[in-house]
Amino acid sequence: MSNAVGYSYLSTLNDVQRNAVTTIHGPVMVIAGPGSGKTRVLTFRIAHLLNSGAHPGQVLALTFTNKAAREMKERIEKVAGNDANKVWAGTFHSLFARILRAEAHRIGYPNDFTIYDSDDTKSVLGDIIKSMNLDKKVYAPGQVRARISAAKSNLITPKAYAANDDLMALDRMDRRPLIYQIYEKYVAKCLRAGAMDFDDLLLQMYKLLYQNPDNVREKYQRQFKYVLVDEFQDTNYLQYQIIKILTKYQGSEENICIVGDDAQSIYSFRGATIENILQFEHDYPTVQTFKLEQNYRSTSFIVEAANEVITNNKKQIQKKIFTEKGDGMKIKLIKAMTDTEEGKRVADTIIEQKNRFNLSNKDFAILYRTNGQSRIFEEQLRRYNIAYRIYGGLSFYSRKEIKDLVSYLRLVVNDKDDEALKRVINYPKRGIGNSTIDQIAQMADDNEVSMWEVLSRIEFNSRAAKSVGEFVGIIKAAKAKAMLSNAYDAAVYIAKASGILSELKSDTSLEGQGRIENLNSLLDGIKEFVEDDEIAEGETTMDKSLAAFLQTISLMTDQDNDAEDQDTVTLMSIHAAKGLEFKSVFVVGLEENLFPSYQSLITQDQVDEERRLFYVAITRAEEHLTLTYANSRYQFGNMRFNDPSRFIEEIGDKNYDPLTIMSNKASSEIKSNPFGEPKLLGNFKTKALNQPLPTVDPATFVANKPEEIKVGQKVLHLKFGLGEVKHIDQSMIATILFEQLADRPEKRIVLNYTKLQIVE
DNA sequence: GGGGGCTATGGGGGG
DNA sequence: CATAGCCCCC
Repeated sequence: MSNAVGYSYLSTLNDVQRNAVTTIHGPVMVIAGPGSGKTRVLTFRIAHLLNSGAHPGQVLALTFTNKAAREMKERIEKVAGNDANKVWAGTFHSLFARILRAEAHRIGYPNDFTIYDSDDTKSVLGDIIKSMNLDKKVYAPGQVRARISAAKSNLITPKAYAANDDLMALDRMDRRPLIYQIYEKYVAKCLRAGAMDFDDLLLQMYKLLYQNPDNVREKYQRQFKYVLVDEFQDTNYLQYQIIKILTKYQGSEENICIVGDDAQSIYSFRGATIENILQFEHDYPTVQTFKLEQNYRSTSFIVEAANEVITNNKKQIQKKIFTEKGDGMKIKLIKAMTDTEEGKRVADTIIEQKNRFNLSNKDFAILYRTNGQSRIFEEQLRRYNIAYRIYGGLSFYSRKEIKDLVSYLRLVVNDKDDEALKRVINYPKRGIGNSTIDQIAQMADDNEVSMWEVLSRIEFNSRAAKSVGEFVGIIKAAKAKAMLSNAYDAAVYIAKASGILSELKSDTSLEGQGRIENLNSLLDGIKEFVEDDEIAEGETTMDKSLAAFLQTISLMTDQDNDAEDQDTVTLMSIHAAKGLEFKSVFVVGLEENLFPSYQSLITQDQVDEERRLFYVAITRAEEHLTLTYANSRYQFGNMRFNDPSRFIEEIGDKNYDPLTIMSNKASSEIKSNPFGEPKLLGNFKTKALNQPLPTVDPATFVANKPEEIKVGQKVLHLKFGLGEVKHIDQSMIATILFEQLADRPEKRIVLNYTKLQIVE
């Protein structure tokens, strides 16, 4: 083994960093504060492994986000050159998906399995819940999904779930005692559809290694001699078990390096557990630990603020982050009356800072708690002609027109994919309605086959028979085409043959044109994929099939495309911003019920996690940090008043720009709610305070017949209160002015559907 | 049985 | 504000 000191890149590291990089034998744990050079340590470590004789294909580097993976790959390339793209660096989900695409047949799945996204999952669960005649309100698919996801993340099978007293008691308390049955049916249905959800990418990987068909476990244990895990604090139990199988076995060198920071643990909602860090020291007793405490990113007031905030969390690994970058600027606080004003003031401040500090757009980030907050900032930035880019939110691949074509592609690749089939069987409209679809689904269920099998085998007598035949023909032709050509040619064929293209072209509206553009950029993306000539490690042929393409896109979320080097302001959720840094950062929407989120206010643990999220947010800033909040904002369609976030106080006055405190923080002590009513505590059903719900007593309410309603009458509506009928058109649609509705008093009411009581 | 239009409902973060 | 569900009409 070569002597590390000879490598020039090592001289750019501090002592602790260097030790973390050069300790390449045995388990290593790096506790890395924000801005402490964590990514440098990881990438230099990989470079160092390669320089010390490791083959790039032996290195497995696991991250959580595509962004982090991409950045890591780029940086490895800088240090290690071309070998970089042979390193197995990527997200847990994408790397495991890649392995499963080679191995899934060993555990009963097709190698061309479909990846179900959360919409698919919810739709499957919805069907199951319906078929069991359960109430969709009680068994909300989203919540059922969360329970199942948690079970999978903790390696609890449906059987084990049913046998687990705690889980069952909890479900009984929630009046959802049958979740275990839904879970069981869901697993069976996915298997039958040849589909894996996001949790399955981990779970089936675990199964593959655990059940060890054809000694596949040894194969990967041997291959991945060096394992690195980024953001280890965000791993869940299942992920940790997989890591353990890969690195802890008879004769293992246990060359595993985990990097993490307990203070930045922000993913417990998807099962991440801080226990893993504690357990790690127990499972790998020879572990060598390195603490990176020097922050190279931010100036002093920012670092101090972060330190102060985090002391409010009792449970944490002791460390003191420090910086030598000087005091820098104090933190600004902006109080706005409304969410619109908040957007405007942020845009103003960006312009001001650009001029004063000679910054460009790309130096700025606006970070928010929920993606829904982005709209207002977009509008304001557009007004000032400031280029921006939004990450996350409704991603490209979740647009309707994209999902439609992708569903066709999915069905062509895997005809057992019932979710895809249901989406496209009657799109574009070809006369196959719900009852026919229900019938097919029922038959498929009864015979435990896929819907496609029902379609392609059974003659239909119904009116829809001809249309069904047509549909089957389209898909069969497309399947044949896909066998013979690459993904791009196949996709173009399907876009035409399915009728999607002509359907979209017939819509000449502005949105319609946008949809065609989107569809074209999907096709461009496929073309790019086909023409990309980079070959991944472990693959002997270039896989340009539709199946390969579908797999890559199903794991993408943010617009992962190009535009990296453009000069744009970044708008993203705080979760998405983890690991990134900007000269000037705005953390916006600092209000109780928003940040911390109203859903987090129930337990201390959840508030603590929100606080860690805040910690992550403010430590993204290098030189300028601005916190903003609004007295009132539109939330869920209503004006809401929230108090300033508790986090604002926790930073400590000495870190604030005193001018901004005087004008903002002090005045915020005046209660923001002009009505003096109790503040909204996390119940989104509560109506806005300046617009109290009209009270109509249902007990005394007597509805009149629709034909009795006449123009000019005063009428009562159960929800909207008192109104005056302004107009009734031929189709019995009445325009009624409801005096108690402040924002949009005029409503168009279909008389036949609505109960109205004539008052005078 | 299928299509269109209205209303009611629910609403976090990400792979 | 988007989607699901419902109702009427064809």
